[in-house]
Amino acid sequence: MPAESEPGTAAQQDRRRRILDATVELASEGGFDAVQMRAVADRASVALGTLYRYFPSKVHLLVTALARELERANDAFERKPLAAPTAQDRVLHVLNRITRSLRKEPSLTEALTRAFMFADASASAETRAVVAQVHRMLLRAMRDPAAEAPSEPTGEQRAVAQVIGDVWLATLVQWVTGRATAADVGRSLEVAVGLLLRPSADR
Amino acid sequence: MPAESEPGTAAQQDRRRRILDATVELASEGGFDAVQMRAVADRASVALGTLYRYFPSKVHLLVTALARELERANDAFERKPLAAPTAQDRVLHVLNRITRSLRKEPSLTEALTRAFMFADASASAETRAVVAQVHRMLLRAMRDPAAEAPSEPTGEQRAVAQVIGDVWLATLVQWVTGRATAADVGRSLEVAVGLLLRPSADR
DNA sequence: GCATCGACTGAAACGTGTTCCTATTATGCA
DNA sequence: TGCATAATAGGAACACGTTTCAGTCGATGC
Repeated sequence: MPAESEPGTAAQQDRRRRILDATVELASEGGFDAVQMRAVADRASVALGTLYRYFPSKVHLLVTALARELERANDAFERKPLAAPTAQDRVLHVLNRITRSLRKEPSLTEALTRAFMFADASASAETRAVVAQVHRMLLRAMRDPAAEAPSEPTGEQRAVAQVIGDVWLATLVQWVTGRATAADVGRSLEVAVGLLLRPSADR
Repeated sequence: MPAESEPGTAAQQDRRRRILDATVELASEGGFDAVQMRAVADRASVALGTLYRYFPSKVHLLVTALARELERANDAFERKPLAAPTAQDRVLHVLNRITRSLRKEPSLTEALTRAFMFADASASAETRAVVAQVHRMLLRAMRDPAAEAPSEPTGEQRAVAQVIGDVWLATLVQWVTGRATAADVGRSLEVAVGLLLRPSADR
């Protein structure tokens, strides 16, 4: 019995993958404005109506693509151990890695970030998936990798992860909107992490 | 000699005010989607082309309206002293007041917040004005009102104000997008302020 | 008073997100 | 295999943000 969680036939899964791939390609090339629904449909070899059957709006489409990208990044992260001794160092390491890859793809970052920020309540399922991936990433970095059993995060850890995630998104918006440079993003995150994760207690 | 900083003739200033008033009215009634450029022009008794002469896009228009609302709120705040003994209490007091008024106008909040978050680099002057108002509000609350000379904020104070502002915007987005309730917004802010402004030192 | 110049009006037109409709194709079932 | 149903293709149509333009109005200088 196949334990696949993916719904639909193989052809449908392939259409969905093609659509998301086309979305990321167009976003990488020209940012939010270049992700035009007709262009996505064309590049994915799918009719416009079919695109709307799979994703009910441009925002749903882009936020879903963001969730998929974060999921991939998380899976890649989890294959490597985090060696740094303190939670602060580990969190900063992870954040710096992500920031570096965002800097390499500014148009893609702009497209995905603006879609996430513009999403309304109808896309809350998709935005929640994105937030869940961010928390997964941060909580893993905060957890002590030396501990044997991966314990449940404490309430304070969750709160700190939430705040760091908020700061991350806010600074990302500042970068995308031209109010801060990529270097500023890194600095802001370091400041926030420094304020929130004092190295004294490895909380 | 008039030291007016407002540019343009009286008629132009009046048109500009009518446009922003119409924007806030429509936003209060139906949120972001109800702020349609033709509707704004009609209600402000102005031609569509004139509206675009004053504000080059819907986002510019809404973010400018947000800056004006925040400016008004700040002016009102500054007429009352902040009596609470600690910076933490004063900041939470101010944030709670704002949150309460946002809760009373959910459609307006949705419209202004989404516009701010969706703004691209071409509106960075307008978004910067909004950020400046938020920082002004937070730094005033963090400052010790008992001190005689209103001293310049320290670097750490600025950093903390920045982080709190980031968290505020991020939680606002969560509320607007239906991922959190208004009560959650208050709680998140309390947690963040608690983490960032320990009552021990009145920093 | 009159000419000039910039701002405003009213309306048409365009681009892109979104919806809708019909013909065609794929899929599962008797 | 043949049929019923759903999914897809192709494309027209609509809504709203945005642009453009010809004509009108009002202030300013002569």
